[in-house]
Amino acid sequence: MARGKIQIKRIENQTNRQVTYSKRRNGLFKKAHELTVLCDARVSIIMFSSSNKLHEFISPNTTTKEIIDLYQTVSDVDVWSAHYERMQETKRKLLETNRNLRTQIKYLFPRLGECLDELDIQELRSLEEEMENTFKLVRERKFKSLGNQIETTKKKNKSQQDIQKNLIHELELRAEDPHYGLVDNGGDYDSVLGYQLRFHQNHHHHYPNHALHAASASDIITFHLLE
Amino acid sequence: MARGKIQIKRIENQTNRQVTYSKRRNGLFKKAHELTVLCDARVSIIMFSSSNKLHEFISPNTTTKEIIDLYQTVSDVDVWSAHYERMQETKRKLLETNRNLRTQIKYLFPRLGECLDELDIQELRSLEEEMENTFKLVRERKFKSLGNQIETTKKKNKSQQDIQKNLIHELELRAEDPHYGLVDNGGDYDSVLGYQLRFHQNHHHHYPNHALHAASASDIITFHLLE
DNA sequence: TATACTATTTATAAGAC
DNA sequence: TGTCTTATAAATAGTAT
Repeated sequence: MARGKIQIKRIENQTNRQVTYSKRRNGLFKKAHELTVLCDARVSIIMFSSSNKLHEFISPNTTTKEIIDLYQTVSDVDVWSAHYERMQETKRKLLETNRNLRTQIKYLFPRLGECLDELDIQELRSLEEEMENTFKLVRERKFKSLGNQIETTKKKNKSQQDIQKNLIHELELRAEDPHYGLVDNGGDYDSVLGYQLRFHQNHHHHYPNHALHAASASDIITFHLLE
Repeated sequence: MARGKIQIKRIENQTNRQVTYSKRRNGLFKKAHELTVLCDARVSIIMFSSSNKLHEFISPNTTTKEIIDLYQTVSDVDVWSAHYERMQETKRKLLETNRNLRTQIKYLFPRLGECLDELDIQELRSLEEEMENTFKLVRERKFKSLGNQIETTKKKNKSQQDIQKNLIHELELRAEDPHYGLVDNGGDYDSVLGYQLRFHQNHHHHYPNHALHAASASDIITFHLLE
């Protein structure tokens, strides 16, 4: 019997405290479970007794890991372990290094003029050659990109030719058979759809591939030179 | 008033569910707080409502991070693995980018380190200028050449489109006038052809744009390298 | 949303087993 | 540790504000 108002303060008696912990823990978990079911919520309870015993509750439709995962995503609270923080630091350093390298690339070229005071003719020639190679690389990449453009246009040409052939074929069929494609509505519609579908798939097969190809080529360039 | 036994099953009424969630959440947190104080325990509650709103309770004498850290230590659940793996992947990618950038620098200026001290500023400047001019020339010539190719293909495209239009016009005329050349086809195929044409033009509008976009991206790269 | 009211249902403290 | 019991404190569903 709960005789008298319960005071919310630490239960000094070790045994009573332990018993109350056990009872109230069950009560808490029960409440949590009811909340889960009644309100379609996900609840995670992690608790440690004064003697550091672990007890946990987790809603049946999820896992503690999931909840914690979500928790760190949603909240701004830093729940990471030291390990993770170290990784964050590593990531930060790598990003900084990358930034520095990019800055170097940007500024190395202009600085050539300032730094190369004592280059003799031989070294100059080899440097020239190497720079030419570099230019070639850039040029080739660009050529590849433009080549893709041409390829795409050519493919488009090809497809247009196909359409033309179909149109001509259409005309020919009508010329041969005046009833072709006319009266029967039911069957007609199906064939129309069928044709449209094929047509559509055809396009899907050709253009996106090339578009993607061109895009990935330029992506590579962007990645290497600009990123 | 709690009229009748409460059924522990999902409250279908959206409003009631929300209200109950709010009330019971407070109740749960209150219980958790009482448990904390009465039994000298540490409690962490993380919960998400059905609308994915986050609510949490944490005992005053600790932090959620501490509880989760302890939880992972005591239980065998590796709470961090997913994030750890994500971080590893990020790190791997950054390192790769890093490598690429370094390679780039080495490739672009392989002899820079060797020649740095012996370069003549005059020679270098003229060299630089010359190389820039040369590269510009090549680039322009190449671009012009490729541009011609594209133009030619586009013209071919255009003329093919004209032919197509004529063919379609042909079909339309026959559709409108049964006595024109052939027989009435009921109009069904006209719409089909109309659709095909629109469809095709649609493609015309989209993919070449992407290709051009890719090309201009590589132009930007060239610009950066030369500047 | 939250807060107040109130008839009921629940939780639970203390004790006994 | 649980698990009854039981008197009493708390929680809360439905409602209104």
